[in-house]
Amino acid sequence: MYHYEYERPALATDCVIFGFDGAELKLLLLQREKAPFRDTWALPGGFVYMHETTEAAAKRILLEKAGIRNVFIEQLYTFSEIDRDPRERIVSVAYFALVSTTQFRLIAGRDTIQAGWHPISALPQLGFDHRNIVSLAVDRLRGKVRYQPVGFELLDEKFTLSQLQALYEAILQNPVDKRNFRKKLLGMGLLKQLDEKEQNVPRKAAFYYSFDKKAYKELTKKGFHFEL
Amino acid sequence: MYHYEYERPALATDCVIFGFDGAELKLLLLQREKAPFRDTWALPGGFVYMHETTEAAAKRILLEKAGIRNVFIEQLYTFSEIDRDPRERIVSVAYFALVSTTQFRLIAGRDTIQAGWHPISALPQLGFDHRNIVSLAVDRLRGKVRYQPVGFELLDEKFTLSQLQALYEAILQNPVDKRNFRKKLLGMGLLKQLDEKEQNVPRKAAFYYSFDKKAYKELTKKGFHFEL
DNA sequence: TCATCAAAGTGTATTTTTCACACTAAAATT
DNA sequence: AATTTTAGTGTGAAAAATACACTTTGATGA
Repeated sequence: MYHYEYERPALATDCVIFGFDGAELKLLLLQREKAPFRDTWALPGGFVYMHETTEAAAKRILLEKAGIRNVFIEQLYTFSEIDRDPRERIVSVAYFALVSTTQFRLIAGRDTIQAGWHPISALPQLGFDHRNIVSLAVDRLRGKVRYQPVGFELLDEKFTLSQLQALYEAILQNPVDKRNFRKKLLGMGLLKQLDEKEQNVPRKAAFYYSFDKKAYKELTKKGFHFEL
Repeated sequence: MYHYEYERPALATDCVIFGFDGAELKLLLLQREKAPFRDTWALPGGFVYMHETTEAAAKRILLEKAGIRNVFIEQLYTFSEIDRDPRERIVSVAYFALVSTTQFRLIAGRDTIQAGWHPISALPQLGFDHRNIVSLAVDRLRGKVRYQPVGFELLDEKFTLSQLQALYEAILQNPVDKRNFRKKLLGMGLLKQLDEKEQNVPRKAAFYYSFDKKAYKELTKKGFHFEL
């Protein structure tokens, strides 16, 4: 019958969690309480149990280690370099998640000194091969955001067009023309204008919008392709 | 110190190998000699050894099971459904490869009855969750081919513009205007026209071209983005 | 050798999309 | 009442995408 090697790599998952605070794209990192890489920042991660899929493991870790649940999550890449973990051979299936920073109060779970948001433009040193993982995740997000309406996952349920524009500018790292941006986005028919405006802002108050998932599904069925 | 579950999933890899015969997009499948799924067609696959990365394992399997070496290969996705293999828990890191069908004489490796190219429009029943894997690979190829010059990997070193066009039509499943296609492709400056034409064809002979990898790298550095 | 067949190769006009650009309106603050 | 700050809005020019048809060439076979 079948033969396989007696020894097996351990299987783990690491999560790249993106957030947006209105100005900058941020990453959720944990400061490690234990060796290896004690005191160093790293991605939330952990082993995949025998009875769960890698995606279930990633979701569990999001919750256990950062108190985050019910967010956009997608598989990123599987990292399998032999020495990526100094303890033993660990293959890691990395996921990335998109979160509204305002939506969760961060918790520091087991074995972590603190949890914190770090701007991707100024990350601390990271343990393991997490710099590589992050770098791939950022590339992927930059690519994805242009042809899939995932940016909304980083904002609150309701948002102004200016917030949305600031988000795209932060991710794509280049300025966007206000009028052209609004024309294109509104033209797609994916945004519902709400009967509600900003409150108590020292300027003209902007209307809130929300992303119309139903309309998106309908349009997609008809062959519509989102593209920024 | 660290604790992990005593039992670990086995780690394997499966390879989706695309080929193109001038008219249709094809998939390399192996007919299994042993249970489970005896006599059924399936993707070439195998376990990942303790001392090799998943990519190295995929390349080894390409060679051992199909006699294919030195081709374009890229990680596709990691499949981890609990029951995807009836024997035991096996997590599989899937890869996809692009091959010129004329370049290799297929071999049937250990435990396989035969190896064969199957048009993606008429695949046989597949074992395990390989139908899912293939389906994701096809989607990925369709997406990728539009914004990365990977199509060339499916053709011989030298090819005619008509062959290239036929390839894109086969992958994208829609007809392309000859003049516009040539205008765009040649305009990119990625194709070198060779001093050589087709021989013994019962019609006007077409020039051969080759993909200019060096030019592509140069252009990419300057911010060029391939897009069909 | 002449006619036939099949695909190679080539340019222009139209439509669509993208891009650049500047002022008035509204809400809070002083 | 004046100031500050961002919201909201349209047009014209440039670039890109699309639609479209005939002549050339090489082998085949009558």
